[in-house]
Amino acid sequence: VPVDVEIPRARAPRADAVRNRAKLVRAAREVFEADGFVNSRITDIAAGAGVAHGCFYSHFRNKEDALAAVLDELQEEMLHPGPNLALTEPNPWAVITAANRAYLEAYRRNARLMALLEQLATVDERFADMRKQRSDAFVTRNARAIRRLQRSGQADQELDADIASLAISSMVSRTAYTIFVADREPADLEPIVQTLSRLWANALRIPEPKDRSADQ
Amino acid sequence: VPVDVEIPRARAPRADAVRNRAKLVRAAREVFEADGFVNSRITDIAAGAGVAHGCFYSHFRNKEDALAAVLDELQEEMLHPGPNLALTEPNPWAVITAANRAYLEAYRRNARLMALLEQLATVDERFADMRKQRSDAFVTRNARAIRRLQRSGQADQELDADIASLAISSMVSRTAYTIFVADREPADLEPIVQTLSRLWANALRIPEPKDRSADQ
Amino acid sequence: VPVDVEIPRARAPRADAVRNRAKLVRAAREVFEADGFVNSRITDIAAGAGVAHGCFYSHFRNKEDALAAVLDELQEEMLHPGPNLALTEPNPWAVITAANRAYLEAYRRNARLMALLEQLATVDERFADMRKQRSDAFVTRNARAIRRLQRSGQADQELDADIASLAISSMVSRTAYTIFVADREPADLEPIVQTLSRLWANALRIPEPKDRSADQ
Amino acid sequence: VPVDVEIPRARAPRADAVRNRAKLVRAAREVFEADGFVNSRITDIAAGAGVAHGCFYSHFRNKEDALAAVLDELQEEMLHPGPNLALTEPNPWAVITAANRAYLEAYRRNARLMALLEQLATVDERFADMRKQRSDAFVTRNARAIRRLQRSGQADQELDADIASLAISSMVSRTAYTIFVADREPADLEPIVQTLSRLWANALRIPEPKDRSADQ
DNA sequence: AATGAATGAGGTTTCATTCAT
DNA sequence: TATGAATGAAACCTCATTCAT
Repeated sequence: VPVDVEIPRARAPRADAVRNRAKLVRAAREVFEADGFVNSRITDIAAGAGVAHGCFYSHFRNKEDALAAVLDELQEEMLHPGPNLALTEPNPWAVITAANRAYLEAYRRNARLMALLEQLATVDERFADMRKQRSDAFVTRNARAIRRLQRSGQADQELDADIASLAISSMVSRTAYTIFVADREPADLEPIVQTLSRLWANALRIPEPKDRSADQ
Repeated sequence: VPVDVEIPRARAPRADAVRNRAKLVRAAREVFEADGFVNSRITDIAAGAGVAHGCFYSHFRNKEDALAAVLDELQEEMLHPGPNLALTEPNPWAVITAANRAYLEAYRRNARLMALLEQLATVDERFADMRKQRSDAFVTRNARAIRRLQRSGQADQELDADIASLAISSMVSRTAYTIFVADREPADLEPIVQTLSRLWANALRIPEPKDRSADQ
Repeated sequence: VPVDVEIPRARAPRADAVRNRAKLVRAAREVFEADGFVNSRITDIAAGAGVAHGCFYSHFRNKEDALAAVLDELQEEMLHPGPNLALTEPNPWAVITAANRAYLEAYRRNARLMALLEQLATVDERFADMRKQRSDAFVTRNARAIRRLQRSGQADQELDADIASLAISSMVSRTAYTIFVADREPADLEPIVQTLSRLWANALRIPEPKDRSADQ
Repeated sequence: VPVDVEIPRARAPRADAVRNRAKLVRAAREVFEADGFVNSRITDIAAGAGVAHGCFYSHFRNKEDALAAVLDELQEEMLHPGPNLALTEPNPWAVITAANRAYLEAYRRNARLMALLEQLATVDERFADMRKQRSDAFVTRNARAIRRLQRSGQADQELDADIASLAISSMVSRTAYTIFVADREPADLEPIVQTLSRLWANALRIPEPKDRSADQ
């Protein structure tokens, strides 16, 4: 009979330890966002958390470790929300528009974090891999959708579906990056949503629906 | 008899100075590509150029200065990657294809440096500005071209030309980045050129020419 | 029952920190005296104190800071070299003699440091200011005493008290400098004390007391 | 028969060499006065003279050499003028006042240079010696005068003439230094002349002349 | 666990002096 | 001689990490 064995943890962490760890993670996020990972200093993180130098090392081995903790806390925030309309909605233009709107809104909410991830990917292999996996999943899914549309005669059959998927993902994500991170212009989202969606549909030559109201 | 009057320039730089500066720029590029900007050491640059420590400081005030010199060389090539066909070539598809091919080839040649610039832009305001200026120039030029096509009825008139220009630039540059930097896959360029160009033309609804051979 | 309430101070500095700081100040003084400020090296100070490089920077921001600490110790001694007899001793000649003796003895003890301060004052604004403040305080105090004596008819009433005070201070301090720093002659102090005091009293025309034994 | 032999100089200096040397000396003086000898840089001297680095080394072996050249040019400026009244004027008060006035006026004219010499004396043995010799000559001469007055009953016979001479010289020179260099106050000289002279005469107990107009 | 002082490797920068042109 | 680039010794300072309290 299998028995539920309580895995003996060394000891319940002290209350102040828990508090300090939380303070350090919060401070680390702020410092990373402000200075970038590369230029951040452990000194600043400890100071921001209001604890001593050495305390940092009670919780993390080094800066990378702290970063991992920051990202752990942010997993949820990073997921794109947005309903999957692809299956229920027969009008591709509407699906595309809704997806783009959801993506841009999520990006705007997490702009600083996205900037951080972008930076990390250029600096640390580990995060480059992480980004690549997310991106690959996205691109692969879209490539499948494109092939489906090509088969049903609703998309330009001369396009290489994989490359096209990558290109269109790039278009949307890089535009979002430029607007929200590089420019920091808190512009009206809707024209951007409309333009990106129209370009996307045009690019694949997806036939325009009669009823334009469905786009919304 | 006309007389050649020498305009008194500040004085021609000495031959060895020119040589050393060139050697330093070359070495700097190599070191930056290998170690990244942050982890690079001036010592290594000087050693790579085969000159003394202080010689570096005869030519540059600091590492940022040296990087600027390296990037100056890059700028030229990436801003004007190919011949300007726009004026002589009546077929937009051919222009787009040629431009994309030239851009991708230039990107491939400078992939590691482009990655570096990308990284720096996320870390240092100064380089973010530099990238933004380059990008803005590109986007503005394309937006003008799009408006011209819209007026002559050769492009989708419902598109916002500025946003569309940004989006399409993003598509090309980010795709190049993914392929050459993130993936590092030295794939066959031609399918990518063709797909990007077709997506671009489609996206703007530029009418396809009768004679397809012109695309090449 | 009264309760001893501990006032929460910023936290007592650690014992080793106090010890190291003291060692650094002592070493700094030795190095400054031996090499002068300009030619001194932080490395040597740290080595002399038997601590690591960086430890210096835990206590001082830079060399100037360390010097300030060294001079703080000096200030105390040079400003209040002896007991204040002015209030208890009715005979001005005795007061003057005692003050001069105390000053010269203090100067002799700190001759090399005084030389250093002299040097720095000619080179660095900051130390010129420091010396000026010390000197001004001294001169102002003496000017007050001179006016008091003038009012009570015990000093030459035709003298400008401020200028006279400056002149007499200059006489004493510069004589000390010449003897202990420029000449480095470790002469018998007493004749100098007597002569300076007599000149001082004469200069102000302070009436000589009947009982000469009081001068000692 | 003695023959005048022309000592064969290597070659007459070129005209531009002479000019450059002069420019360098002038620039060196300016830099020394502005930055002090210790903090001055050869770079700045060459730049100030409008010549190249290396040109400095065509004329001087190092900074000390340049300083010697600066001082050579200034020998005349350094001499104290002032008529020697001691022999012709029977009234010591008048002699003292005239000497002090001449000294202070000369000091004021050469204040920056005096500051420079002061600084150099604290830094370089060579200049300390130079200053000491000048000072010693002065002090010795005054001591002789004091002894003469003591013998003729016109000065306090209890004073040590050598020490008194040093002290009084110190009083005057240091007061001048404070006023013209440390304070930089371009005050009215006359009260200072009067006060110093009165203190001086008082200090030695030189009997006041009946006719006060002779002081001027 | 928390503290913060101590450590020390390692980079940047300055500038007097040399030297090829 | 003049030029100014090249040299390289030498010093400063930072900051991740360790460790005694």
